[in-house]
Amino acid sequence: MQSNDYENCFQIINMNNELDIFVDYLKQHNLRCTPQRNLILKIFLEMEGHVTVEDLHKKIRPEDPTIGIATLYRTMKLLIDAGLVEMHNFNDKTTYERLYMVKHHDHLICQICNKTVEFEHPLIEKYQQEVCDQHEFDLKSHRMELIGFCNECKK
Amino acid sequence: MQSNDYENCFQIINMNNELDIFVDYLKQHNLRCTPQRNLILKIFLEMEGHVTVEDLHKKIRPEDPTIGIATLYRTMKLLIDAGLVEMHNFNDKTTYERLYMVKHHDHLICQICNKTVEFEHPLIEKYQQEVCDQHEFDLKSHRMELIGFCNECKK
DNA sequence: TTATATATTGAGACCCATTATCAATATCAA
DNA sequence: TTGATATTGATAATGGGTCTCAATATATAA
Ligand SMILES: [Mn+2]
Ligand SMILES: [Mn+2]
Ligand SMILES: [Zn+2]
Ligand SMILES: [Zn+2]
Repeated sequence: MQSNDYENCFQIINMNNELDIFVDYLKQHNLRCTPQRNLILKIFLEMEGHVTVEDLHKKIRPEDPTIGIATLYRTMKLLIDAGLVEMHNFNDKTTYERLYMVKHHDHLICQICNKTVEFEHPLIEKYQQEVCDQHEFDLKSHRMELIGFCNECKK
Repeated sequence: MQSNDYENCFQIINMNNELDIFVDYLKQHNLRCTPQRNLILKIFLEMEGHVTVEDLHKKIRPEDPTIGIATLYRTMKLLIDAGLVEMHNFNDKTTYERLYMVKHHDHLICQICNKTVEFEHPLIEKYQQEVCDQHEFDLKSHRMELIGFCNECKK
């Protein structure tokens, strides 16, 4: 075990929640830890599911009415880069979803009522990797959305 | 075989190319067959792969410099509704791709150079249907994009 | 602590793909 | 040919997202 292994070890032990990871990410990239960034992450983590910037802005205003919309966009981008958040674009609407420590899943999307159902299918994931291997692609992420009518709307 | 089966049969026989389908779609929806719409479809079909509105506009100008950009957007939407075209949104760029009489495929997308590789995997398609069946979803379409580094860019 | 370099912020201007408006024109069925 | 109505292109408007910039906050070294 070499010195940077010790460091990695130390990091892993302490990286048991999103705030730690975010702070660590900021440090590693020579970015600064600010109350705005912390607050945005805190509020975001209190929200469930697929969150729009507008949702987030509304929820944050009571705690800090001065926070600017640009800072929201900037911070969400950082959270994505830090691997904590993923961005969706269902039905032409941008939403953000917690990613870290949450089981990966894909989405069924109803094109009538916009309801989404989350699922995961290990074999699909496996074959996705196979396809990438065949094409010598280094798979980093994927997007899979199954679009149709939900059980309510298909009636 | 009942009378509407005859009709269906008749339609299928005559729907052997995109123009016929488009004309039929227009008729069925009380929309009008115009030179602009026909030209847009014709030029689009002459183009390969993933086409942007800008590409299409450039290619059309020589044949009809008066055609408006709004008509392009409007017509592409009709072609999608007619089932002839599908819209993509890779790397935040909107493109259109021929759909009818072309084998279905999904995409590998390089996030460095934007190269796309087309593939299809019958088992993935099968499991997608299974997932939908389990959730009583009526699957109409899907989007699957595998994102990463292509063989060139991963070096 | 203080000083310094530099990263961050919020306001508002800006961008740009797409859509809405509207008066003139084209289509099509009668 | 006519008349109802769908379509068109020019252009204005929309809206999510980004950029700019001067004021401020943070981190680090002394
Ligand atoms: Mn989800
Ligand atoms: Mn393709
Ligand atoms: Zn539904
Ligand atoms: Zn590449």
